[in-house]
Amino acid sequence: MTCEEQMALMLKEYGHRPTPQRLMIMSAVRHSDDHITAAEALEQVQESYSFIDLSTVYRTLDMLKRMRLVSETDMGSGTYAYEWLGQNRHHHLVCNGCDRIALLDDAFLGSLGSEILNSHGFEADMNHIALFGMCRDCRPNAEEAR
Amino acid sequence: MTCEEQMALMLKEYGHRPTPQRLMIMSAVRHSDDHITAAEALEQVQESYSFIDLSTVYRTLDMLKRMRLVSETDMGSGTYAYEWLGQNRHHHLVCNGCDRIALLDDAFLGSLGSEILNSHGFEADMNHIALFGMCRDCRPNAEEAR
DNA sequence: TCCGAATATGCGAAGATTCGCAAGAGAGAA
DNA sequence: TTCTCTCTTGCGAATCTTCGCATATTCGGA
Repeated sequence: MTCEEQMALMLKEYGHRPTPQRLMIMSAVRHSDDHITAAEALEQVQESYSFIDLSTVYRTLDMLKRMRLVSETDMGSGTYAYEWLGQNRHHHLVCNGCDRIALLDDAFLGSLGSEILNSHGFEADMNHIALFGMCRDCRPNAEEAR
Repeated sequence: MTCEEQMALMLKEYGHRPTPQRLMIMSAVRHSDDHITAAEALEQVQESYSFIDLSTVYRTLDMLKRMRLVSETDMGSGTYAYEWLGQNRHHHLVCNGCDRIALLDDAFLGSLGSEILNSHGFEADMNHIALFGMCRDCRPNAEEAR
């Protein structure tokens, strides 16, 4: 089964239609090495289909986010970055000083999800959490509360 | 010491100037019962000083966020809500189904911060985390992957 | 294959937030 | 007090994201 067929199947399973636009957008995100913005995804899809609209990209990314296939990360300064969630579930440590992003293994959040479910009846989506703070390099000269 | 003097002092401690605009904005957030948006804060300040600009509100809120005096919560649909962080440090459980927000006691995240510091040298800001997911009421009829 | 209902898309416009810059206000030194 | 330097503000414009709607597409059933 090709990559594309696989993605079409995933969409159908969730009751979504596998339109060409969606498949192209999914492909762009999936084959991007790291985070990709909506504008970058648009640009990439436009190479093969120039009539695609930015709002379609946003809508598709939002759908994929709900399907837990991609993660959305607030990059600060009002832009979002999207990333394909493969098998390697992980979380992000976003440095307020240098904006660099480190990965945090899922193990750290391990039991938190079930604890919250038990106590609050709330099923937290622990798939892709972003924690903000200061990294090792920025901490010494911490003027974060500038 | 009045509430206002106290706030002026906090600003000075961080090397910020206690301008009238800032004090009014801080007061609006602090005395708001729950979350408040930038536009609402603007409106409130305008009652006593109508020349205030929205961008000043945003800039002040951003500063307060960095000072850890207010929290910023993504309310979905591209708007943010701000809340004064008193002594009661807590976190948020945001339901993807009904958008309601429940509070999560700080104890749940307890040791996570120090674990991350030890292993990654990253000082995570555990002051105000938002976890997304499905609440008890929405989970049964979960069409979240709509 | 054709039809009808539901879903998606493109487009234009609106909403929210951020940015750049020139003018204004605050803080400390003389 | 006055001078200067720096920090803030207001304004306008730009950017990113979302929304509404008419048109186009998809899918299942006849």
